Amino acid sequence: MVSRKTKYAINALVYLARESKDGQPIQISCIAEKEHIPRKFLEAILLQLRNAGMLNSRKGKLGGYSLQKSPEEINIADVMRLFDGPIALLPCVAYKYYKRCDECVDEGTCGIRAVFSEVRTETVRMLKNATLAEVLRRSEGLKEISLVKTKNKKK
Amino acid sequence: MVSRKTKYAINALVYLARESKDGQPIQISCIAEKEHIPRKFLEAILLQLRNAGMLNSRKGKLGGYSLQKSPEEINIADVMRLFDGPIALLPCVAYKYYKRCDECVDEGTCGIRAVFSEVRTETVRMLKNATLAEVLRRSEGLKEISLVKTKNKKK
DNA sequence: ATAATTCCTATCAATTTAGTAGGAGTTAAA
DNA sequence: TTTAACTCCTACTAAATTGATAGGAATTAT
Repeated sequence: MVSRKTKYAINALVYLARESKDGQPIQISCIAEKEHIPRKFLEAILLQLRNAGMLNSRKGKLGGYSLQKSPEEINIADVMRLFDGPIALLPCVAYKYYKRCDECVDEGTCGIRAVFSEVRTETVRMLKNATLAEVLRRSEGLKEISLVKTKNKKK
Repeated sequence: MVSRKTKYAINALVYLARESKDGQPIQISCIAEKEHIPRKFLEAILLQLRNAGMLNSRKGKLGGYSLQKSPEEINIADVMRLFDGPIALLPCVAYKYYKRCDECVDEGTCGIRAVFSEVRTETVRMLKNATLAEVLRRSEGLKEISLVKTKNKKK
């Protein structure tokens, strides 16, 4: 499972991608309220996203956060890695956090490893494609579908 | 990441599938030694696998564990669910452990959910296909490849 | 009987998670 | 130039989870 931190981070980023088209900074407390995230907790999360180069911040009155990169350039894989570490389910198939399995006898002929390697490759591919822009597109698509459904019900 | 418990469980099951063709029980201490798993810890793991219907046990002298189902019928997805719970990365896309996201406004139009739903579907598909028999087949395949490689090196 | 095994309950230390608290530093505007 | 509204930063904490260990009861082949 993804941690709450990661989930909050993704929600905050999607919120920023949707609400701040002009690049105007949006305040922590605003995001916290709209996305139901504890304010102080979100504070730390946004700071980390800024330090990772995904967000810009402006201090002082009228300060806040805005996207540093375009919504096409920010993807869920990177956010997950930032907060939860490796996406791989075994250390020995991780890409950016590789570590040998302590108890493993021969990594090269490990059938379990082969399975988890495939899972990792596919998962990373999907999560890399899941940019903020893509998430918004999907959300729009789903809204249309639900609109059609309610229309049909009224008939 | 998968827990150590799950990793140990998979290794123990693969060991049993490979070494106990005749269905003769194999002792905890034997598996523990060969697979580098703390004995007492493995004890609890095997018990849980038995209670889940994957293993048979025989008590007393010459007792031990054997597979209850065929290696084609035991898959990694089920083992992971047994020890680590849901395979899904978000509670709201879990199949056997579904739970609404506390902070979610509208599940039906959530773009994030759509992404993680796809990831879950693909992951479960791969892990369901990863039966003990399949893991052994892959392992054999890898052994052949590494044999060819060493042959070529010698030339 | 006894030796070797599984079965079962309880306990524990370390780590991770999901926050909270308090205040220093910065900036726009009155 | 004061002040209100922000971000930035460090430290702390309670609860849950993980990865075990300890000790002995129950069972079975010899």
